[in-house]
Order: sequence, then structure tokens, then C-alpha cells
Amino acid sequence: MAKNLLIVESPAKAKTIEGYLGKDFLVKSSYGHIRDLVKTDDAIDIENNFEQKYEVPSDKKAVVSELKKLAKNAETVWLASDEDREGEAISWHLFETLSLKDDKTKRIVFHEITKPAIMRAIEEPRKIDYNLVNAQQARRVLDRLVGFELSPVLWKKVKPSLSAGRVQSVAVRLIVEREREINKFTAEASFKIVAQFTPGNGREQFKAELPQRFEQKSDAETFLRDSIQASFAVSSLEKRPGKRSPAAPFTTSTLQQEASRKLSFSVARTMQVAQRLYEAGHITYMRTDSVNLSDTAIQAAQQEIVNAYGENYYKQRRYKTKSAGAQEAHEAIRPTYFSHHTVEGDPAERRLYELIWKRAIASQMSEAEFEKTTAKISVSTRREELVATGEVMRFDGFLKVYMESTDEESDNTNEQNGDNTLLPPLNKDQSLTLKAMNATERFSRPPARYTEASLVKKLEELGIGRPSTYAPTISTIQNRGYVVKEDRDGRERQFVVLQIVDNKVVEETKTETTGAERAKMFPTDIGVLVNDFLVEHFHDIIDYNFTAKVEKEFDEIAQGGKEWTMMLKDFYEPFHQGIQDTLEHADRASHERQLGTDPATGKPVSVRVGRFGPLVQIGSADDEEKPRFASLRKGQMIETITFDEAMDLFKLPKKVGLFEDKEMTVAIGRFGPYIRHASAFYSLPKGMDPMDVTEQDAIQIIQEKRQKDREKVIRVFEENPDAQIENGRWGPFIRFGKQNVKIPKGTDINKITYEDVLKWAEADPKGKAKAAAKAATAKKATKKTTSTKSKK
DNA sequence: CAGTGAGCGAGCTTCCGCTTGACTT
Repeated sequence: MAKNLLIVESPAKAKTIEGYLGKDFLVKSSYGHIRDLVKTDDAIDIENNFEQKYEVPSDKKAVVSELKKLAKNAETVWLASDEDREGEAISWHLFETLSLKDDKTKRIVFHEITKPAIMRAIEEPRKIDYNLVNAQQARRVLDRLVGFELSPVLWKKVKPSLSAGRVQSVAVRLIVEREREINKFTAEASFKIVAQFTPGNGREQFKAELPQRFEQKSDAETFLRDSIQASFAVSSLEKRPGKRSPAAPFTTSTLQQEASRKLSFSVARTMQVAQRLYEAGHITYMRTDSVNLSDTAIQAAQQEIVNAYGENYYKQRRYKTKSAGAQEAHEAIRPTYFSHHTVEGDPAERRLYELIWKRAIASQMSEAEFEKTTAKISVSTRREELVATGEVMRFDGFLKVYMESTDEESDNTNEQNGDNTLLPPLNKDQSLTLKAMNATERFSRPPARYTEASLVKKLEELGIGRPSTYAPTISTIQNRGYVVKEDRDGRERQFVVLQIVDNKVVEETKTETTGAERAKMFPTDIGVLVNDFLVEHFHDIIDYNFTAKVEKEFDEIAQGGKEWTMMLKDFYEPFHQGIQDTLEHADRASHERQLGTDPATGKPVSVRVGRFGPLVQIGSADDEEKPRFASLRKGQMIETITFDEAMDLFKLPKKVGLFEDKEMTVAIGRFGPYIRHASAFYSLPKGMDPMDVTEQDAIQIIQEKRQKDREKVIRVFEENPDAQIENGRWGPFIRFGKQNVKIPKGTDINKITYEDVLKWAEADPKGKAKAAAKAATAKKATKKTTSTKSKK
């Protein structure tokens, strides 16, 4: 039995450290927190100084009992959880739960997993810092009180099973308010002048722009007309050096942003892939808010840069964190070995690793140097001057390996005043020949919708949430139905282009698509409804500064300057009063809105949130005739739907004809427009308007789909036509009635017997359960029973 | 992947932050 038991939070970390410490140390992991508040309402005794009731959750029982046994036999137990509020609390929970003895327990901390750092930590043990533990308790209790008192108010006043919390409710609020800004926004048009010049003698052309824009078309037209007769000359020429510096190495949040922009990963995907890289020992810990690199890492990076690119590409840099509330228990995210430019693994792992490698290496490289040339061009008939710029890279520096992208870059801008544009050699007062000039109508743009990653960025700026919770928070607000991440089509917009052709100004109207979105966060009606309710009744809690305010108080507790139960008391009393007042006085929220009167029947038309989501209703409940209902579609919201759009919803489903003696119906479902025929569904091809589908179209779509399905089938079993081998998205699998059966690796498809199918289907209890659930929901749907159980 | 949308009411839901598996048509 080892003399020393050292406990860290992560098993991968434990493995590394064990290698550094040798035989006298057994290094184990707690797998994060080992205790949590009980799930019931009596977890916190408010009357009794917020005393907490903790339990070891079932999935942690095994870990705890093992640690307990090992701790009993160890001479000394070293608590080496992270050096932050949560880490200190983990040590305390371990101390309590494992019944450790004060004189046999030592608390140590380190910020980097290197041998010297750990040896140094062991030389400097300390005691558990109870101020820090109290700060964590205050945080934990406050979050529980907020979440478990606010959520039930929503169940009562809005809809069951909803949730609210210090973090998620602010995340939803950001998205709701951004959507409103976009709705409110009106685009303003202006005309931008762009010209092409040549210095003459067939030398190359270059582009120049007018810095100011014209709001009126007539003014732009006048400028073009004036330019026809004008002479042009270089009025000034300026050369200026410029520099660009590399970005800091990745934190969780910046990694999520870059992986989103450059690799199109969701934040959850980024974290999954990073976790695999971490477990394989390729990168340092991926949940961090620190931009700091260890001294050993800086040296390793130096060596790699000097070897690969030369001395002049190296520049040592130390970065400071900008984000509020950073706790910096770890290093920045970096490769463990800078000499590994890539790693083995699936394509996602390789791409993410290379991104991390480049960013970390670049962070220790020298600036890129540019020379920027600006030429002003006079127009003899006007006071304004055109401007041409060119940029030449003199030294690439860190750009040799890494270029950070920006959010704007992914927008569909058709203006390309890019960086590495060259100007031909020019002299002051040189006259220029105009080759072309146009004025293009451009529109101002509304604020950008959030992506998952830009929402994380915003939350981090506000100090809300932690690296370990960004991805789960983004998932929660989607799972609750408050927001959706989706693509939406843009709409067509016309714009005017004026051009000089044969010494005349010619006008042309063009069309472009605007407002198309890919994988952006949109609020749902229920999200808007809940947000407005919370803003009205609990303004303080979902204020953007609430977290910052309480964090300041947690810090004071951690410093020993404030008593944690006093802080909670000051918060809880008014908060709880607000809960009671709201329960008693607030109206039920439904967001009902009157749209007008149906011209055909004279009945009122309204929209509201119903039991199954947002709906339009014609007629009222207390009318003799039953009201008619229709669900809103993707992209439509109670707040913004117009009367005409609402009435259009009643035009579908629509019968379009007969095929094989059965009716074909066109409707719009959750996944877009489809044709229903017999009991099967057929999606409409993208871009086809469901209102325009003819009988012929529908028959063709059905036949094409059937043909495609036939092509997917590789083999059918004679014994049972419900069993067949199909080509799926990830290779062949067996469709066995309602159950999908996996084919074991290395199996020859042609040699599978029906007995194999039965055997494999039987051996997969989860697949069977799923199939049963599928069958049950299908039956329920046909029986028209209504269950309040949510799907999944 | 439709349509559905009352009212009654038992018993349920819910927070944030620290971890990793098990999961994947």
C-alpha cells in the first residue's frame, strides 16, 4: 500500500502525475464534485442559516467508496483539486465525505501539470481555505434558490417543466433582445462609388473608392456624370508601415469560437473532440479561462519555432486575461508536445488539434509587418477625392502558421477591399485614366444574430457561466424549447447600380438575397413569453449585471471580508418576497394577440401560445361553432406574424389529386413541406412552393422517392420481408421491422443469415426498447389520445 | 413530419458547476 494518496479532479491528469511521482504516491481522481445538494426542496434550511443537505449521487458512490478505502490505509492524503472556488469545495467535500483526519491531510495546488510544478506544490502544502469553501457554498445555494423557486413560478404561470436560472435565463434574454433589435431595424440605402484606374501605357488597373457615400441616387448620378468629363491625378501618396500581432492561445471560449468559424463545429462538438484529444494526451485541459502558458511550454514553443522557421520568427509573449471573473486554475489550451504538428485520429480530431497547435505556436511568434500605401486621387470637376489603398506584406511573422478569423468574415459581403492588394508604382501628380466607374446601392445591416459560439463569447464577456458550463447551457436553452438553432432562407432584394458606359450614365436594377442565416440562434415564442415574464417580474435576477454583482460578493466572502449567510439573507428576503407576490398577483402569460377579422366569416382572428405551441385561431371558444386552428411555421412568430400570413396557414393541408386510388395531400410539417400518400410521407424538393404542387408533380415525387429507397436496399431476407440490409448514412445496417440492428464489424454482408439477424436483434436490448417506444408512439398517435408527457 | 387546442387534477418537472462515460441510422 502506498504511503501517500493524492487526489485530483480528472483521471487523465491523475495518470500523468502518477508518472512524475513514483512508487510512494498513489494518484486517484474524484471525477469532479463527489457530493451535491439533495434534489428535494428541503436541501437548504433557510430558517437555519441556509444549512445544506448533501448526498453522494448514485454515479459517484463507487468512486467515493474506493477513495475511502484507499484514504484509510494511506499515511497522508493530498487533496490536489484545482485552485479555484469549486476546487477548494471539492477538497472540502472529500475531507468530509472520506472522514479524513486533519493531521493526515494536506491541501496542495498547481497551475500546470509539469514535474517541477508538482514537486514545488508538495513542498508547500496548506490547509483547506474555508473562506473559499464558503464562497462556493454561497454560489451553490444561491443558484439552487434562484432555480428552484423561479422554475415553479413558470410551471404555474406559463407551462409545466419549464426552467429558469441565473445563467440560462440571461442567455435566452440575449437572444430574444437581439431578435427584437433585428425586427426593429430598418435598412438604409446609400450609394458607394468604386472606380478602376490605370496609370497608362497598358499598365495594370487598380481600384479606388470614394470614402463617403451618397444617400440620394441623384447625387451619385451627378458624381458619375461629373466624372465623365473630369481629369484624374494622384494628389497625395503616403506609405506607412503597419504591424499585426498574434492572438493569445486558446481558452475554452475562444476555441469554441474559432472551431465554429473555421471548422463549423457546434460548441458541444468542439468539447467532445477536445476531450478525446485531452484523454489521448495530445493537449492540455480544455476547460480553462486562462491564456497563460507554463515556462516549460514557452521554452518548447521557442525551440519548435526556431527549428522550423528560424530565430527571427520567435518572440516571447505573455498574455493577460481580459474576461471578468476568470479563475485561472489551469493553463491555456495548448499541445502537450509542440514538436507534434499533427496527430493520429479521425479528421475532426486532427483538424481541431492542428487549430490548437497553430494558435499556440503563433502566440509565441513575431509580428507580421506590412507596408500600407494610400493614394488620394483628385477629380477635376469635384471637391471629393477618391482613395486607393494597397498593402504589401514585408514580413509574414506569425501569419506563416495562423490567421485568426472574425465573425464578419463569414458574412456575405461582396465588398472586397482585402488586405493583400497591390497598387502599381505611382508618383505624386501623375495623371490617371479612368477605365470604369460605378455607384452601387448598399444597405446598412442589422445587428448579427448569435451563433452558439458568439453567444458563448457574449456570456463570457458578461462573466456569466464557466468554461465547463458553456456547452451544456447552450444545450439546455435549446432542449427547453426557448431557442432554436436553424437555417433560414433570406428574401430577395433589389438594388440599383449606376455605371458609366460610353460616356453616359446607365442605370440597372439587380437582385440579391439578404437575411439568409445558417446555424443561427432564434428565439421561439415560448422563449419570448418566458423571457418577458421574467423581465417583468424578476428584473433584478435576469439583469445582465446580476452575476457580476453577486460574484463581487462571493469574492468578498472568499477574502474573508463578508459572512456568507448574511450575503444570502440579504439576497433571499426580497427575492422570495417577489416570488410570493408574483404567484399571488401575476396573470397567466399567453401572449395572445388579435390580428383582425376573417372576411369570409366575420369571426375574430388571433394568435397565442397553446398547449402544443403557437397557433392561429379563427373564432372564439364561447362561439357556438367550433374555432378553427392552425400551427405557426418555422420562422413565424406571434410577435411578428401578419394577418395575411396567418390566413395563409389555413390553405394547407391541400388535396392535390389521386394516385393508386389514394388521395395525395400537401402539408407542412416540422421538417418542411411534404406530400402524404397512404401512410407514407414524401418531402417536397427544396424551393418548391407547396401551394403550387400539381397532381403530376406529386406523383413524380412519390415515384422518385420509392426508386431511391429501392436503391438503398442491398439484400432482403426470404424468411421475413420486414428484414433487409440497407445502405445507411454510416454504412450498411439491418432494418428489422421497427428496430435498426447494427452489423458487427468485419462481417461479410453476403454471408449474413436470417438467424444472425435474429441473434443480433435479440442481443441489443436498447435497440429493442427504442423500437417498442417507436411502435407505442405510432399507436398512440393513431388512437388520438392526448398525453401531456413530452417527447423523448 | 397529420390533427390536436376543454377542464379536472395526482404527481412530476427545475438550478449551476465539477468530472467522464455510454451513446450514436
